[in-house]
This record gives sequence, structure tokens and C-alpha cells, in this order.
Amino acid sequence: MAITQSADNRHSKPVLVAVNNTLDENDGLEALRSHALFSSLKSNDLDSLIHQSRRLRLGHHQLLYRQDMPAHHFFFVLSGRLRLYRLDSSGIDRTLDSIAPGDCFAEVMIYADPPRYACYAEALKSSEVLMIPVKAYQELLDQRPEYAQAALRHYAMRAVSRFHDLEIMTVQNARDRLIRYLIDLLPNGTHEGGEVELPLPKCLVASRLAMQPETFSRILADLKANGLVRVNRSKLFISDPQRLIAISQ
Amino acid sequence: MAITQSADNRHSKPVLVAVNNTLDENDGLEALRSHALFSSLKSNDLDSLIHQSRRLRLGHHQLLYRQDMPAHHFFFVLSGRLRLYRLDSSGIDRTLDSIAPGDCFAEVMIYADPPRYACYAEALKSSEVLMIPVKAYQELLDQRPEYAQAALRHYAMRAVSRFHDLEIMTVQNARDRLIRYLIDLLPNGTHEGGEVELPLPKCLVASRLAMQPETFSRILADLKANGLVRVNRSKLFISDPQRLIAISQ
DNA sequence: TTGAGTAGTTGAGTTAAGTCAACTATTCGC
DNA sequence: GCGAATAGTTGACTTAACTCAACTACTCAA
Repeated sequence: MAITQSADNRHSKPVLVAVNNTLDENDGLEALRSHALFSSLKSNDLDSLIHQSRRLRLGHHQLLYRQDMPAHHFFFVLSGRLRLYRLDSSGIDRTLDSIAPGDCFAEVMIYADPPRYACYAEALKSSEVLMIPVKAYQELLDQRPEYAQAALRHYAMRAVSRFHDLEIMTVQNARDRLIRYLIDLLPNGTHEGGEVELPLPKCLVASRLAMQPETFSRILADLKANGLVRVNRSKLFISDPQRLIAISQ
Repeated sequence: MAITQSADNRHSKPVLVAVNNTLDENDGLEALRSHALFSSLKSNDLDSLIHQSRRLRLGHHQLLYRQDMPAHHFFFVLSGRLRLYRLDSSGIDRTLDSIAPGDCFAEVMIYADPPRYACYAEALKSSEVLMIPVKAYQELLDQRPEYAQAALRHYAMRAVSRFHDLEIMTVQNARDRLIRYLIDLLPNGTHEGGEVELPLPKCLVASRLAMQPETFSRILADLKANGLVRVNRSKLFISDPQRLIAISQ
């Protein structure tokens, strides 16, 4: 069955209206089975949850949900990439996070009353997500309270991760914020160099780090000129993270 | 029995060494019973948890725990006030949160492996905290998995709250960050004015908002000169929050 | 109560980062 | 593969915020 959704883009558009395709294909669900939230679930419990979920395709810049909208679903990213952002009273768009395939998100407001999304979520490119009904998950937790431990662990990690994000933002100058952001993207910590891919377009990384796109561009050009990073589109190669850290002081 | 603790202050000192006073006094525990984490606990389960906990007095500037220290306890504030901070590689002290009586904290790393504290915690003035052993709480959750739901709700709220803190920090100028910080301190939202008390000394609020103390002082002086706030030590009176929001654009 | 130490304020000069504008490069839909 | 729209870069100029310094006001403990 077709995915029914209002197809508008950007801030102006209505969002998810109704979706009724059943999830008959099984591809992409291995990642779901190995996610920390679901790996402890008994096979039939997970199957039941998946059965009640829907697969949803999103186009470039398509909005998945709005801030303060009642939250009936949470999401698992099968492919593509999404971003979370908030709009303040003056309508300024503040990017707060990006979500990659294999990530589970939007759980944050589930236990608020009434449950509402804490931000906007939109696709950065064409993406596919699994919509998991909050009600189905809560019923599962009611039946098997031992599953809550995995959820607890997941939330605790998320809180620590946001705490760390906040730490970076208390760094007072733009260059050092950017350097710390890049270091955190390195998979193997600070001892090994490596290639990192910016999880957002540069202008949105700039917004996430509370600086102007021009400032971001200039800082990156300067790091490049000093041989600290090599830049190839959204891919950055950092050969010596220790040197980067050293200059950020 | 006496509280045994190395009594040094500030960054140099060792911390909690051993504590062995039993919690025989009962005052201050009503707040604990009404905390979201514990209010759903059966009376005897909570009593057992309290029985395994210890009351701890902290002096002004005394350190409770260090970042990366194994986390054997989490804490409930009975009186006083604490702050959470991190030290980066250059030793700069970054204040990230303050904790008031009735708050429960340090839970964040409990489910990491190995469980470790994600930051430093120190008393801002003489304070009293309840040290709850992580092990005792985990055993309780193992026995009664239904209790995990309350913990889940608590963590979810914390994650949203950190998310919101992050949003403020993506605001690019110091004045608007300070205004949004003040607005968030108002108990009744933005429609009513009121008096707020800064939860940290001004120099630490400045650090929390990624600005210099001088900048903080100048912005506050300017808001005062424009009749937007009245300042009395750490107490601020905001008569018209809407006007404050209006100028922050 | 006093005096040392910390916290907060104010001024003057400097610098980092924002703004505006012009331009180039890239992406995506047709 | 073309062209419009978006994203990214660079330069010139302006402004917000930092730095350093001098000072005042608290706080706490002897």
C-alpha cells in the first residue's frame, strides 16, 4: 500500500497525515535487531513490535514531525540521514543533532504528559525510517517490565551525550568549539587520526556550533592552511589529533 | 558515627574516602519520598534503600566526586546547593549544571560500563546529601522491574532538559543567551513576571553561558538600566518577560 | 571586628567574530 | 545535461565580546 503523506517541504508544510503500508519487506531490519534498545527483546516480542510498525520514505528536506506535535511514534533510521532542530520565537532554525542509519530517536518526549516531540525532525536527504508506535512499545514494557532496563541504559547514555554536547558549547571561541567537535567525530578517540565525514552540511554544522557559515569556512580554511586537516567536500582527514588539541588552548 | 572524608577543597584534593554514619535521623526525607524516582516505591522498598544509604555533610567548595571516578553511589540533595562541572585538557573549569535541594543527580553514568561519573560535583555552600548505593538500587530494580518505569521517565526528562540547554547555547550572542537563561529560571513561564534567584554565583553563570564575567556584568547592568530587570545580589526581579523576549531578537 | 581572599564592576584598548556583498561550486529536479 | 536554487568561499568593514587593569563589595574565618 502507498505511503500517504503530505508531500510539502520546509517549514511551511503539514507533515505525517496517515501511513498504512505494512512492513512486509524485511531488509534493513538486522540493524534494528542489533540496536541496544531491541537486542534484549525475545524474538516474538520484537516481531510483534515490527509488525505494528510502518516503513516510511522521506524525500530531501521532508519534515517527519514538528516540535510540540503529539508523539504517537518513535523512529529507527533504516537509511539516509535526518536532523533535529528547534525554532525559537523569532523563527530562527537551530540545528541540535543529526541522526544516522542505525540510530533510534524521538524517544525523548514519550514519557512526558502529554507526550510531545521536543523538536522538529527532517530528512537531510532521501531517507527511510521505521515508525514504531509508542503505544505498542509501552504495552510491551507493561507486559515485560524487564525490558525497561535496556531503555533505561539507552536514555542514560543519551543524557550523558547531551551533557557532553553542552560542554563543547561552553567553550568560548569558535575555533576551539570546531576543533572539539571534529575530535569527537573521530571514531578511535584522539590517539589515532582518521577521516571523518561531517554529519551535516557545513552551514548546519556552523549553526550547531553557534557560529556563522562564513566563520566556519574561514576557520576550516585556516586549519587547512596549517596542515591540520585535509578537506574533501564533507570529508575531513585529520592526521594528528593531538596537534589539533594542542592548538585549541 | 562520624563522617570520614578527606576534608580538602578545590581541585587538588582527594575526595570521598569512606563514610559510615548510619542514617538514623529522618528529617529531610519527606522530599525524597515525593521525588519522581521514589514516590512509586512501596514503603518497605524505599525504607530498605534509605537504610542502605548514608547522609553526608559537605563544606563550602568541598568536592563530592571526580570526573571518571567509578560511580558507586548516586545522590539526593537534602540541603545546600552543588554544581556539576568538567575540566578539559587545559584544566579549564566548565560549569554545566547546578543542583538544588530535592534534586537527584549523578545517575547519568550508572548504566555505563564501567559506571563512572561524567563530571565533577562540588558543594557551592555547606550542603547535605544522601548517598544511595547504585548496587542497592539496581538490586531493587532487578527484584521489581516495574520500578524501572519511573527511572525511565526521570531519564527521559533529563535528556529533554539537556537538549533544551543545548538549544540556548546555539544562540550566537551573549545577551540573548543570558535573556533565555533568565526566562527559563522563571517558575511560571513567560506570561508572568517574578523574582528568580541565580542558582550559581554570577561568575559561574557566566561560565555556564560561555561568556566572561565582565560581559555578564555589563549585560546585566544594561538590562537594569533599561528597566528590564531589578537586581538585588543574586536575586533578579523580572517584571515583564515578554518585553525581555522581544528585545532578544 | 577585622582583614584576607574572592566575587563583582567599570573603563580603555584589542581582537574575534558578525555582517554585507560578490562571487564560485555543487546539487537536484526537469 | 541544463539551469535554477542552494551551499560554500572570500574580502572589506563593523561590532560584540575578550583582555588587562584598577577598583569596590562581599564573605568567611581567625
